[in-house]
Amino acid sequence: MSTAEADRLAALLKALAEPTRLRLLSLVAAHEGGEACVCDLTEPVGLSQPTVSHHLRILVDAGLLTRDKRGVWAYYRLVPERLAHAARALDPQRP
Amino acid sequence: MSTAEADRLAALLKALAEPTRLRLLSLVAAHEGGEACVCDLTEPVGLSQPTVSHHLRILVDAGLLTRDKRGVWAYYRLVPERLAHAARALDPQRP
DNA sequence: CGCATCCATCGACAGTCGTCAATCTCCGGG
DNA sequence: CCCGGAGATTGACGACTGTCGATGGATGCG
Repeated sequence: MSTAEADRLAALLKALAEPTRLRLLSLVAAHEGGEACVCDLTEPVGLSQPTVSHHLRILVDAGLLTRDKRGVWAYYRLVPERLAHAARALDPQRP
Repeated sequence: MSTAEADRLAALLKALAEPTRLRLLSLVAAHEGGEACVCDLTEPVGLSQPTVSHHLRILVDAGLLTRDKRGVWAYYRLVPERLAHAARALDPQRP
């Protein structure tokens, strides 16, 4: 594996290597309609709104979530292909 | 996903979310006989011996490498099932 | 036994990260 | 047009992390 490959994969995994962010991904995916806004997420994870926004931003920047602002609310949605990409990068044996 | 699950998976991913450690895993796996000692790894990654030992320890603690001390040398070997486990945890859809 | 070699550990230091309170921005309703 | 609420941004602070030089064990060789 080249250093460039390692850098890119590590950046993606770093976004995933945090318990709160894993829970946020799980919560968004499980939420009604497959999307959730910040106000749906602060209470389940038990953290302040700025902290949740911070984690969501990191997940969006990593391509793991999309952000769709409709009116006052921002709806987040999972990008399953991005997760599958990370999984394949870790274990290329599996199709 | 429960907080306990998130904690455990995050701990595993944290060991993987570092470019040097990804390269070390790749180097060990690609090395002759599927195993490598520290002196085989310091030069390719361009870091000091203590730093390489530090990263290897983290990978062993995460269950991604095994350490086998034979005489003066310590031989490290990949644990493919552990990588596969991480990949499946990220994308449970795959078999 | 004495010494060189391989590796782990320690101490220190700079940089990054997770968190919160405070503030700012933007939108919809009266 | 103003106000209230959703969410993003900022600043600050403690905790953790990657790195190195120096040191400490253990093992094999002469």
